Parts: sequence; structure tokens; C-alpha cells
Amino acid sequence: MGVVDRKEREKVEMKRQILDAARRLFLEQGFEKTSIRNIAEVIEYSAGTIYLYFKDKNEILFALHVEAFGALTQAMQAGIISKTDPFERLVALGKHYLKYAFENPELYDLMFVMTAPIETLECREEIWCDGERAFDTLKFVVEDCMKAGYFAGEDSESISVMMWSLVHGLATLHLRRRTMIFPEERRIKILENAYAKFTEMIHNYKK
Amino acid sequence: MGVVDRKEREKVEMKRQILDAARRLFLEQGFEKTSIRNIAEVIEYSAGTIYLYFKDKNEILFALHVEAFGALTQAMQAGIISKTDPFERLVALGKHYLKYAFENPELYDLMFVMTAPIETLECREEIWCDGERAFDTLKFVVEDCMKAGYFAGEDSESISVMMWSLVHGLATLHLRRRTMIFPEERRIKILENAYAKFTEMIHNYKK
DNA sequence: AAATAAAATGAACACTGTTCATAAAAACAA
DNA sequence: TTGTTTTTATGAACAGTGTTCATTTTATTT
Repeated sequence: MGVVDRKEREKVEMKRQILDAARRLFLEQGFEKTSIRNIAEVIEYSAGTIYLYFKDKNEILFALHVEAFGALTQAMQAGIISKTDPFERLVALGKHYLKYAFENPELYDLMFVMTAPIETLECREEIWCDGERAFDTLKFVVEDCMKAGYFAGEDSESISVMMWSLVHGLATLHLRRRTMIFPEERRIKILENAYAKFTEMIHNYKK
Repeated sequence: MGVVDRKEREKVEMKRQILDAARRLFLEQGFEKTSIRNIAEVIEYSAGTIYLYFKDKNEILFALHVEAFGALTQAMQAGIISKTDPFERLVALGKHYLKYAFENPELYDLMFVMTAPIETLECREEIWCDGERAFDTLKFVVEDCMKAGYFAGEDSESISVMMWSLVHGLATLHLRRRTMIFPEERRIKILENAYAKFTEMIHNYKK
């Protein structure tokens, strides 16, 4: 039957519409302040209809979570292929990670800061798989650096966690407005300097 | 009039009761999931009464914010006085900062992650003063290290932001459960290793 | 004891996420 | 085409939210 196929397509199409509306609203006004009724209004359906396509509000967030990680993975790959030298690659990887975070603040939030969805999806393996894959990408680049003579005698995991924490720290301090203690025109520069200093330090490090 | 004095004391006492109840509930179930009615129930008053002592829910959060920063300042001071050598001081400062974050997850959230209150209190100077003071403490210790020959030729601000970002990154990745990609029994060790590696690197760094 | 001032209440408002009986639309069978 | 069944959509209802405010209760002053 071609009908069942079309129905399937329509279902997917409807989910897309909901997700697009939800993403837009989440980006504009945040997760908490966006109501199911808001989303329904945008796509011109009743609130109840949303629940025919997604179990609850968190399920919508989860779907966006998957998409967001897809985009981050792409951004990270772009960083990797932009350089050939292993260490330059690592630096570029961090830069692209930060770029992604700054350009997609709400999505970054959703991936690495939000707790709301996590409680509900604690048992959900896929969530962690995405994060794990991203971390493994970082670790892989770090190990490449080690093969090229960097971080001699260190373990790649510690170096990777250190690197991740630093860029995540820079990203969240800024996204959550904690760089407000600095004058506005210098904020970005200050973050860039901190990252530059960090990469310089780990570059020149000898035991 | 002694009466007006007593009234003043009672007002303070009532505020204390509200704040204590609110802190407990925020710590237990988070800010969003705690309602004014919940707080009122704990102190055995009606919901409306809360609004005679605090303008709104955010005002309660703000009061706790001030308290939380007081406690962090204390924790940082404890780190500083625990050592005499400048660099050991810096390391201890970071350790005590992390300790505070792990022991007071919701308060740490409130200070460095939450966005909800910040929107409302954007214009509020006091908020940023507290954060600025904490950052200045860090910068001061970094500058002491420089006087002792560390970080030659660097500027203390970049080094301080780098340090802050790293510990903040470690703290938030863990508090927001993103270390779940690692096996449970190794999580803390992994964070400690990353911090140890970082301090080691900035310790041995020569331009 | 009466008048005044302060404090506490609880109903009301407009909102939230979610459910579910009902109604409309679409697909299939005769 | 008509009647039946399945799918999809609706909107009222529920229990909750933050917040306001007229009303009542309590405390103080005259």
C-alpha cells in the first residue's frame, strides 16, 4: 500500500514541523519558558496534537539533543581537517568547539549544561553515546599529538579531560554571562587570550 | 520604642526562616521544581505571606546568592592560608574551589550556572561585585606567583581566566552529570588527574 | 474599650504540562 | 456511492505554577 508510506512521510513531516518550531522557540526564549501551547500555536495545531507525536516535552528536547550532537560532530570534523599537523589540529579542534558553543548557545546548553532532560533520560544509552563519540574524537587527536612527541609520559585521557574542561569552562562562563565582570568590549579577547595561553603552555610543556 | 525594634528583629527572623526553607528545598529538588507554596508549607504560613518579605521568587534566590558567595570566599581564604609558597597557594585555591563546588552543587549552580536570576538582576551591581571579588582573589594569588618567577612575561588576567575556566569546567561537567561517559568508580580520579596535570603543566612552563 | 496600624490569609487570575472523551477526517469494504 | 472502521485532531478538564489583593485576623496605640 502506498498509503501507509505516505502516512509515514506525513508523520515524519509533522515531527519535523514540531521540532523546527520547538528549536526556534527554545533558542529564542529558552526551554523552561517555552510551553507546549506556544509550539502548537506556531504550527497551527492544538496542544493535544503534539502529544500524538512526542511523549512529552522532554522527548522533544531529546530529539533536538540528537540533532545538536550531529552538528557538533560536524563542527569538530571541520576543525580536524583544517590542519595536518597533529598539535595544530588539537588547537583547531578546540577553536571549532568554542565557535560552535558561541554560535549555538541554547543547543550547547542542551548538550552540556541542562539537567532537566538528563533526569528523565538517565537510562537512555544513546544520550551518552553521542557525548562519548565526541570525547573519543578529542582523545584520538590527543593521541596523535603524543605520537608526534607531545605530552610525553602522560595519559591521553587526563590531557583530554583537561582540554575539554578548559574549553567547556570558557564556553559556559561566557554563555551564562559570568564574563560580565569584564568590560564588554574586552570579553571575547579575554577568552581568546586564555585559550591561546593554554595551548601555548601545553605546547611547550616538557616534563 | 522597643516595639519597633522587636518588629525589626521579627522581620529579620522571618526572612531567615524563609531563606532556610528555600535553601533546603532548592538543594533538595532544585529551583524550578520548588514552588512558593512549598516554601510556605515548610514554614507553616500561607503563600501570600512570602510576598510580604520578598518581592518575588528571584529575590529569594538573590538573597541565597549573596550567602553562597560569602561561603565561597571563606572556602577560598581557607585554601590560601593553608600554604605559604605562592604556587602551592594557587594549587590549593583551585582545590578548595572545586571542593566547595562539589560539596555545594546547588549553591555553585546558583552562583555560576543559573541564568534565571541573572536576567532579572542584570542591572544589579552587587551580584557582579561578589564575583569580581572572588576573581580578584585569584588574580592576586597569580600575581604573587609571578613575583616568585612563575608565568614570566604573561599577564595575570589571562592566566587567571584560564585557571578559572579549567576548574569551572571540571566542576560543571561533573555537576551536570557529563562525566557519566566514564565508569562511576573512576570519575573523581579522572577529574583529579586532569587538575593535577594542569597544575603540573603551568608549574613547569617556561616560555 | 475603641480606634488604628500591621500582618496574614485565601480566593482569584492567567499561566503551565498532560490526559482523554469526543468529534472530524481519511481509508477501506461492500 | 454508501457504510464501517481506523486514524488524526480537538478542546475541555485536572492539578499544578507565580503573583496580586480585598478581606480578615492580630497587635499596638490612644
